[in-house]
Amino acid sequence: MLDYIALGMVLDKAQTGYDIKKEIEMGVGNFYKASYGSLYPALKKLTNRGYLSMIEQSHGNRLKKSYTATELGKAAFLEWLSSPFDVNASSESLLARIYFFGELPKDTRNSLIKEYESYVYQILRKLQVIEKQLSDHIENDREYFELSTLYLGLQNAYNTLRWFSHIREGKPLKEFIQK
Amino acid sequence: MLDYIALGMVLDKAQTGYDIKKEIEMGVGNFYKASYGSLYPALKKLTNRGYLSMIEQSHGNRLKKSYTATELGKAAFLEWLSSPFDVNASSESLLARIYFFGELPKDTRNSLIKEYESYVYQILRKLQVIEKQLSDHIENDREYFELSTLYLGLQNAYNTLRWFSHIREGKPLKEFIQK
DNA sequence: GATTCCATGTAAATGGTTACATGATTCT
DNA sequence: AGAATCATGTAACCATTTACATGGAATC
Repeated sequence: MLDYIALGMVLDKAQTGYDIKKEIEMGVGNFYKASYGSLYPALKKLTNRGYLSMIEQSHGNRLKKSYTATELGKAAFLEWLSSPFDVNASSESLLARIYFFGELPKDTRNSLIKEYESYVYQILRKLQVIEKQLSDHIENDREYFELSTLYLGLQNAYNTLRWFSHIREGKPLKEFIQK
Repeated sequence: MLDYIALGMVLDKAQTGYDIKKEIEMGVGNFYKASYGSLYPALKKLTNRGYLSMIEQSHGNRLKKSYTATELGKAAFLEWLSSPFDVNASSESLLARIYFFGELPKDTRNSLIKEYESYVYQILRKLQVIEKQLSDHIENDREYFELSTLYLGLQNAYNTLRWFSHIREGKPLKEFIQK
């Protein structure tokens, strides 16, 4: 996933590995972390394979490597971004894709969001089934806390569904928050 | 983390690897997945190190290995469960611990939950700072979708805080859900 | 002058997944 | 009879973290 996130962050501007790390923290850092130990080798690999172009500069006495996506890199990125929903994908990779959805035409991204929605809806129904099986006989603390994480999952599923329809309709983001 | 989850699931009852996998799916499957490729070697390792005891049985013609936590295993589990909050811990490991919080005395778990709360509160404030920096100049789709994931993170943080105080006070779980 | 930030990287270890391999039992 | 479920495990692979290693530039 790091490969695509890095690509997405140098689509239109050249950045150093250090810059990219910063932007990852600010942007997707909420749900995805990258260390230098994974980032620098990834940038090297992507450059070797022709997905990134690299320019080495000497700012003062210091060496700096700036990366930009090549046409090949952009194409690979957009293919990843618009590829159909994969059941085995992590929720982090879904969120990472949505982070970059501004790069996709409205109809493409909206039909992808609808795929995501129906998937989260399936998850929600599975959680509801488990909840029905277990919620009626909470007899001790152990059972209470075991079930508690299920309820957080249920609430997160409801929120995610609300969020999907919110962003699909392009509603103002501030209106999404419900305290 | 798998080690501790497996231990927690055989604290009071003997289970096979297959059973444990099932219980992981039903219980913490919401936020944590384990494959046999990680589970079976983990059970073997925990047995070799004395954290689990194993009984091999022949049910009909089929071999079955049932695992239970030893006293050593229980002690290690409880130490993990009650260990002070670690900033570098993933949210999954926090949730996994809470799943088993019924095993802890009320005051221990409540002070741990309060630690978790203040940590999530810090995350919330960080997200709010980023939001303030970025929310006023959404000029195109790219910026809209980039920010959208931040708002989901904000909403999740609010929910998690509400959830913490909910379970700390032992309120009925059904009352937690806000659609 | 010290601290923080900018900047790059490697090596070893960790913690898994995926695919493969096997076969009995139970349900329909 | 066939499908689904129960049941165990290995080997190769993968992505990533952690710790290490270095040093210049800017700020206080």
